[in-house]
Amino acid sequence: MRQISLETLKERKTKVLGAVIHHYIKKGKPVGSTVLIDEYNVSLSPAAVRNVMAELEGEGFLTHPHTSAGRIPTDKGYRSYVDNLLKLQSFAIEGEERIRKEYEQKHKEIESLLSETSRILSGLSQYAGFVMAPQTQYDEIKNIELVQISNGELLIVLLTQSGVIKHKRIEASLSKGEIAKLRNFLNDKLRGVSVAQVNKKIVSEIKEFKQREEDILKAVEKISDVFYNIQDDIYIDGTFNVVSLPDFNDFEPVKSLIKFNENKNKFIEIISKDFTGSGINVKIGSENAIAELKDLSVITTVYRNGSRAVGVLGIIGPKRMEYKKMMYLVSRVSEMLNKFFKDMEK
Amino acid sequence: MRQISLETLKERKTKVLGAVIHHYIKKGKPVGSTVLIDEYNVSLSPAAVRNVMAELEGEGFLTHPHTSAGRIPTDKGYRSYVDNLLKLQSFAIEGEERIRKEYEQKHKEIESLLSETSRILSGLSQYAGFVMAPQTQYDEIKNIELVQISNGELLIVLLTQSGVIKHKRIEASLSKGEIAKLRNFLNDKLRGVSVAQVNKKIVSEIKEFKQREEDILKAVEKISDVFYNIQDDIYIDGTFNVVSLPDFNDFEPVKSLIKFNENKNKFIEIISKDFTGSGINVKIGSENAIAELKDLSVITTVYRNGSRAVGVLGIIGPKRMEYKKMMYLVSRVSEMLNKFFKDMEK
DNA sequence: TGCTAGCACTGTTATGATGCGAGTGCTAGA
DNA sequence: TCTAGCACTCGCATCATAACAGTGCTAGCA
Repeated sequence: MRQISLETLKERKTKVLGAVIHHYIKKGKPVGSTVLIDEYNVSLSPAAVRNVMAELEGEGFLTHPHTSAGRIPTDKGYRSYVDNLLKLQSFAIEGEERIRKEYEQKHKEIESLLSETSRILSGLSQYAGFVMAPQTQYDEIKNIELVQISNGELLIVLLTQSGVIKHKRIEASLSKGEIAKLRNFLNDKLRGVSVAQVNKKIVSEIKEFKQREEDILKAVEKISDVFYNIQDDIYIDGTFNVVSLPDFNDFEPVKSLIKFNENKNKFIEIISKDFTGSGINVKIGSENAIAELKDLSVITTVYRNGSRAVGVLGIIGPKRMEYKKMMYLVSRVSEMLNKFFKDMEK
Repeated sequence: MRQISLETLKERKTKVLGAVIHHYIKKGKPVGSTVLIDEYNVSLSPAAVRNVMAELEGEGFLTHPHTSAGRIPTDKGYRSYVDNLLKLQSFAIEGEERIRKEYEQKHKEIESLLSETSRILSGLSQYAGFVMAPQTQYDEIKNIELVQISNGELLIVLLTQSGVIKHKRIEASLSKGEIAKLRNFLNDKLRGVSVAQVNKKIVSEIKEFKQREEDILKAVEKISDVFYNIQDDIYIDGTFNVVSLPDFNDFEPVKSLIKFNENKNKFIEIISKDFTGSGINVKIGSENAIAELKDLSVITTVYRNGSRAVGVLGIIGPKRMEYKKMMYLVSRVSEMLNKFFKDMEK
């Protein structure tokens, strides 16, 4: 009587599920019962393994493409697999030293650094990597410059605390003196204020200008509008890697990626939803907010400027990816970026 | 004795070639001898048509995928077809009025206008559209602004005559007074000078600073470097259209397009080669400078700021495209952009 | 009761035979 | 010099077949 405790039964299930997923990630082909016995020292007969698999399928963790095929994980299966990766395991990252050096170069343009970061993410993962620029709305204003570019036009240049530079033209007919006055006003009142609060702040301070300085008031209003409508950038690299993955012979599943490269705003919208929470965020297939990503997995995490989370970065790849490794990688790269911002302070 | 003059023989050949290409462009399937008789009032027997086709094949204008298939054009065939489109035929452009209005909005940021132009090109052609920003190197400097963004850092903002704005940071420790002096110097000496000539111009004028103003001299040198290394932007839209064309079931042929979206510099390099010459430039398949574009055709033309050609725009699509229509479309859009620059002057 | 051995079953994949259709190339004749 | 006619070739779809992988089920064993 080989009575086996419930505990062991559950353990066995987990082991089989883990082995199936692990093997499927490696090989990309449905996993049969015998492989597990041969390669994952499951000490059971094929028939018994099949029973366990059938149970797991009943519970929604596995499925199989057709009767006589092995099992493949469902999104729920992957999810439980990922949830069981208790602690972040560390891996050797190829060229880590070289990469770290990239981040240690002082006075690098933030834009090129972020774009390079997306390239690093893509290069290390061999999937697509992306970085959202520090959210301008919650960034603090460091400097505002006004440049007259023609009689009726003014160029506004905004520098934020995170180092992002944005510029935009507005129509405004102001004299040199008025421009200087406006520049002083803006820098005085807005330095250290977050972009999102510009309007509020301006309204409360605007009484400084008299009624007859109508032109300046108009310009202030336009500038306030500009600040309200600033678009953040996003850097994506390596979509090509994903598109040419053998997993996707038809490219319906990766359509979304090609589109993101053309319509980054949509991508920003989606990724912004992962802005909450700390730690590594994993969205598997249908867990993603939009249906177009249902055949892909997205791993994100935030990066910080000091204590404040300012942006999101991550990778996009097939559901069949080495989650452990990829999660570590995303976390590692975000740390490097955090350190960059910390060093920038000095 | 139905003697036919050589002239007529040649005419017939041209007619057959034209009909084959026209039909292939429409249907995308190899063209057989009878279709031409039925649909292109070629008054010959199938056998005679076949003879002509065989000759055309011998001369390299046509080919056929296998013995029992109809003919398809070679690149040389397309080329001769395009060369015979003597004059630009005009077509109705959907929504032309609405598009024209886009260009008439004054004070639009040049960046967004160019990006919109690439979208227009792609929308009208249903292929990929692109626009190279006005070449900064040959653009004239209109304004240079210097903004101190921290103790050791200076932001340089460049506005060119075409309306392009570029900014870049450099390291420089200068006092307020020195910055003002430098700003005046740069604007005085460089206004109206092309970016490419900045270095030369600066060298000849730099004696204005004395030896002890070493910091300024250093900054000038760095600024000169910056100007030398400015990267132009390129706007691409609609790669997705081309990728999902039924012509390409395997996406080897369109790999390059996906890559261009990630590595725009390479694209700029290629397109810049079409900068010469006026008129509409058509590169068919292997005529393209790089092998990756061998299954695509590229139609480009320059656009002008006043009398000076400043940039290139165009479309990329399959070799099997309606060249007449596409050429007209590219030419039309470039004209609108020309007009935009003309209006900007006022 | 839980596991195992054995076996029938099912769906996939590769292969080859077959026939049809499209369109050619060639030849004889007007 | 053109045309009618015909044999020929190739591609493609359909079908049957067989090999194969891996399952689900059942009977029997500890």
